[in-house]
Amino acid sequence: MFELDVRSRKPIYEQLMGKVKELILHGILQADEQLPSVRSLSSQLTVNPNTIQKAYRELERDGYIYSLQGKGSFVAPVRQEQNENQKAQLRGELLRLMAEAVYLGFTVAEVSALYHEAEEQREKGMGND
Amino acid sequence: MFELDVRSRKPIYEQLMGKVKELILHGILQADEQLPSVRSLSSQLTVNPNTIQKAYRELERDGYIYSLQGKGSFVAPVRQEQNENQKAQLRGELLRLMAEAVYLGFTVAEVSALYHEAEEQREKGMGND
DNA sequence: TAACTGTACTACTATTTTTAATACAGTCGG
DNA sequence: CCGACTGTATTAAAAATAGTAGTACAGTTA
Repeated sequence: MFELDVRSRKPIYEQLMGKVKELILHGILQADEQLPSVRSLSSQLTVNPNTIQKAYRELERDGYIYSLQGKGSFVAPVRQEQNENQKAQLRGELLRLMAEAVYLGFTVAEVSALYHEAEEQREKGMGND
Repeated sequence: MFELDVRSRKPIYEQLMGKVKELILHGILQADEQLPSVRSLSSQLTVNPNTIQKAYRELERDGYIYSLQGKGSFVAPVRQEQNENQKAQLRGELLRLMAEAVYLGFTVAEVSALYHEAEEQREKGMGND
């Protein structure tokens, strides 16, 4: 399900977070869908269970998944009301990148195009049920 | 000129990179303007010269400044033709954040508003000559 | 030549990441 | 209730990476 590069300078748990997050953002993994267990992923990727757990713990802290003891880890549904923290943080990151975009000569149209590109990728992903 | 927080968990050289980059992006530091020398900044901030140099080296790698041995370090002008690498990389980062924005329910209008916010901050900075 | 500039190299220290070995606790099917 | 699965916590150690320091070298300019 996931493929990692053990010789990358990026930590394994960060790589895993990225992969999971990407699948969620793109709609491949859907709300309340169950993720591989800590131990199964651990043996499948031949990394220590603690490394998997660290990735899952941080994904949970960031609001992308939730874990139930004894049951498993699942994709968190988007709570329009609650995730103001996530939105505020993303707004900050976006503003920083926008300053860079303006500096490098991106137009607002180009930026909007990127938004729509992301939108389409998501719709495509959600189609495969 | 720069103020750093030595007790931050963020490395000093990254903090410095951020400060310099911000001043450049916001138009406070302009093209070909000379930056403080490695050693003067080093003594001013009471950090090792290598730390400053590391920040400068990475800023140069990223295309934000250029250094001439024996002369100094300067703000790199934006070369519309040449910096396709920078633009391509930024496009990738933006696309990734856009996926997150779409997921969290940002509209294209909100995203555009952030672009214009960055634009205004820049104009404000360039006014102070 | 003197005093400035950036650069390179090596080495030590600190921090982060990963692994390991256990142990505990909740869920579920037979 | 038992066995096999889930997640969680703790402690320790090893390994890898990152950060900093000290020193020496090299180009520029007045």
